[in-house]
Amino acid sequence: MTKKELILQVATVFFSKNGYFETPMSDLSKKTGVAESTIFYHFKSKENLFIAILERVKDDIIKEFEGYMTEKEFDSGLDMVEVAVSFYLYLAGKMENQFLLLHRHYPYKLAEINPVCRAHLESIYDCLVDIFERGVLLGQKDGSIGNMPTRKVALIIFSMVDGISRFKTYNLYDAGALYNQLIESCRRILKNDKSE
Amino acid sequence: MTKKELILQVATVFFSKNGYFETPMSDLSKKTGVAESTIFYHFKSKENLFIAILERVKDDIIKEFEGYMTEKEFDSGLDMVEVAVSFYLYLAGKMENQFLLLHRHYPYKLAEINPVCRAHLESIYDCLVDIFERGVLLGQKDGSIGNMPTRKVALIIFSMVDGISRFKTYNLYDAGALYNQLIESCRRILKNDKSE
DNA sequence: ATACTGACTGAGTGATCAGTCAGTATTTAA
DNA sequence: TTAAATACTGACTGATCACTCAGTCAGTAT
Repeated sequence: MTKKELILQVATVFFSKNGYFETPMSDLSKKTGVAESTIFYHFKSKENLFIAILERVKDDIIKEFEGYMTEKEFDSGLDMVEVAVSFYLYLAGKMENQFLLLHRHYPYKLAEINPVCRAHLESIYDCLVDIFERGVLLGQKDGSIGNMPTRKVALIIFSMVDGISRFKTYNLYDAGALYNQLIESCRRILKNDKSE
Repeated sequence: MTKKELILQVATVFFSKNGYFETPMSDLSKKTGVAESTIFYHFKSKENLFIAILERVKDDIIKEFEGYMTEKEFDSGLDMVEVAVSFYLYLAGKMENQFLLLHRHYPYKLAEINPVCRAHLESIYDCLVDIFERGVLLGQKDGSIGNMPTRKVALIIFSMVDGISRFKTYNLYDAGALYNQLIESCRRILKNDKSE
């Protein structure tokens, strides 16, 4: 592994676990065994290092999600939404550090002054909400989901799932124990009353 | 207003708007017009100042919520949950800074090593989720809400509402535009299918 | 052999940080 | 009036921060 790659990986863990301002460059230097000045050689500044990490987080999450959802086949639109919800929770566990980074406040603060950061964040959220929305649209066509504003209901499903995954991040409640109830709640929100 | 009170109010805004590590004590000194050492005289340390702020946030939120919910009368348990959801969104707007503070990562990080901090956070979340749960329980008695695990469904409603209010915090989406769909989603989640 | 390049480093630097402290003002109480 | 307690402050400190820079070194093209 190149030193640049090593720095990226170690910094991802530190920035997510401890936070951006709480991790001095000296910590990254110590943990990687790379000189502090080498980090600046590769990334120019601390903020730039963060952007590089965020870009990789974006690429990884989108690749994982799009990859899984496109190769899978679904019984119905409702099924697709349920699969997306499950996969979101699975991914939040598998890519714990990357999701933790997105659950912190710093990226959104930086996004206010750094357009590249803002673009990365928007890409991630657009990708995720789009997948839920595509499921809703499909479900409305095949009759498994009722007639309701697609984007709005996709956002609500997303905020519900993300909120549950946040419980785990913050050590507040056990997200796994809520899984069945979460899926049941999605079904109830999306159910098509008019058919049958 | 006493200087101690002034420090508390200014620090609340700075810690929520800019973050804990991003606000040096010198900024608080400048904004309040109080000497930096005076802040340490009253609060001993920066961390202690934060705890004092969090305690006030806890008291304010619980007072507002319990006060509003106990004096109000409800048509049904379902109505009570809907009122709680609406009031939560209203309060997140009215007490923007206090809620923003709770949407940051620092309190939860501090809670891992500071038991007083952890206790305050737990008080806040217990109070909020309890109110939703009381509504669900009431609804299950009066038949307006179906038979489902009360605590779990209360947590799901809470995570959904909190997620929506977070959209506003992060400038991602317009929370107000989702209000109607949110209430509708709550009704669908809680609906009693078996009656009538 | 020479010239050049990119990767890398140790030794700094000025700025900024939270916190201290000796001393001064103000209030309170006897 | 005075003594004690409380409120407050400016000047300081040592630690830590992100970042710089002159220079080393291995590889590579000419």
